[in-house]
Amino acid sequence: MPPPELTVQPLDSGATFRNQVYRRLKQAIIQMDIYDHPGDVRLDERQLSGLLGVSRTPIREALTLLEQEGLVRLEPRRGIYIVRKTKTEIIEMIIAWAALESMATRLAAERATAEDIGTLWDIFRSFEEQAPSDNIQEYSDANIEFHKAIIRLSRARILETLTDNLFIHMRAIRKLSIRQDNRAEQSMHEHRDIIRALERRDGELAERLAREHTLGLAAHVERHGDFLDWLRLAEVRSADVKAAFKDGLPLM
Amino acid sequence: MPPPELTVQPLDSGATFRNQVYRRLKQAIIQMDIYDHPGDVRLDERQLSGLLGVSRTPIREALTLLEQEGLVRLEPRRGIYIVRKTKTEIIEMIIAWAALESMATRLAAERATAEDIGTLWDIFRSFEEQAPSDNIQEYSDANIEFHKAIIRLSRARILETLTDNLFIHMRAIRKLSIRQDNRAEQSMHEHRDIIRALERRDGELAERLAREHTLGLAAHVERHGDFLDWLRLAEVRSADVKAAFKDGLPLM
DNA sequence: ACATAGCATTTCGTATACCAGACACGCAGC
DNA sequence: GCTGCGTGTCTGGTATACGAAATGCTATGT
Repeated sequence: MPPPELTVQPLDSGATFRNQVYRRLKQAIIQMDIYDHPGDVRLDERQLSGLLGVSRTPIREALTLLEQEGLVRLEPRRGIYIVRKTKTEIIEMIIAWAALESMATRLAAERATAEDIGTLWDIFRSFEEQAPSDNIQEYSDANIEFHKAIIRLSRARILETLTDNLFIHMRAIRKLSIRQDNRAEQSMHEHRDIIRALERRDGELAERLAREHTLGLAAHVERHGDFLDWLRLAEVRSADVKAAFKDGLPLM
Repeated sequence: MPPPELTVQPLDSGATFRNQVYRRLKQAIIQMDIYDHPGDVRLDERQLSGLLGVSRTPIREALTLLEQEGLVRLEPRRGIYIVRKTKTEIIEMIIAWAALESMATRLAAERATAEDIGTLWDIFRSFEEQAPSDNIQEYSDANIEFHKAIIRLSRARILETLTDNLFIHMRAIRKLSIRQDNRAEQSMHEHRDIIRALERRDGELAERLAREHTLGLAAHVERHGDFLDWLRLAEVRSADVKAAFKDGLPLM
């Protein structure tokens, strides 16, 4: 009989102020949905310092991290601004995502257990129940969750890390509702086909389907994502943007 | 006659101490070839502070960046260590690289001009002249340069950024010489085929070739990259490692 | 009224001082 | 000889103070 394994927690490590601030700010930035409001959003170190109850030092280090992730932009002696990605950047990110996820899907076809693949069906069903028209937020989250699940099955940490960073910025197109031309339904069918290919262990096919699925989104944004660049113009009045949205702008 | 354009430099922006330190340290870490020496390499904030002539603050911020890039590891109240990637991590990185580059190659087939593709031949030729056995360093650099060139042709900045970060860590396997089983020659043939596919604008084929080429490297490391994990054990004496290298260890 | 020079303010960048955890060493007790 | 405890030192984490650049305001002169 082997001796009982003693596994202990790493204790805290990582609970430093810097990391706490980093997580908080990241979450806050993601939640605040900058893409709903035109005009630049500016952060103030001192204000944050008072707000979070820590000195500027850990805050600056956290902001340094967020800058590298592309969430904020530090302009010396000018201010710290939350970054808004351009349409082109978003499309490039989706393309990179497509590359990484299709590779992950190929790996998943080799490595995932049958049980693992079963969990995809669970996610798929819960996804199916969502009415995409209302609750875009939850629909989008569930969608991302599905993709994350597949990538997890690849058992390649790097792919997870890299795509996670990309997914963060996908909040920009969350509003690209599926209403338009049955994108929701088609998307669902494609998800289903991918799972089936995985079940058949057809890595080649699964990879191709995953790539085409995500590249499809890229093309969709290419066609209907112009609003992303409008928002960059601070001159645009909020009302104008809202009107444009009401016109039934697409999305994901 | 149009008025003379007045274009001024952004002046300094980015010349902050933090960024300078960041670049210096990054360069230093990459150059020092940690994979040649077993045992952990530790950095000392105060020492660096004296060495570079700036205070600890910008140094810490630079180190924060390097940590996120995976070059160093900050252990609270323990020390700062240069990170050595494990064999598994290296392989995962190569896989991610394969994913991104194959996608880039597909894009290049659509977007690159004939002239652009011509430059690939230039790189290819200068690469061909290198004797891989001696001068592993330069051979490896030229190899990376070729891949970077292709990715550049995709005109997708994100792909460049992401792969650049991955390439940094490829220095770990630089020593995996090509001597073994004609890898150098085969690699060259594959490069040539990729360029030809690009010339024919066969994106599908170019993508596949690029992927298989790089995944081939991953498989190669899988077979011959065990030394990467040996190095992590500080107990291993340097002499032992060097002996192992002399045995004709593979690489890239 | 308007342009401008000077000053005050704001904001980030950097330096410095202090804090607390982790380790190493040495001594005491068994 | 081993174990446990305590102290001193080293190290990174945090707070605070200072500095310089950019901006905005105001007063002044025309």
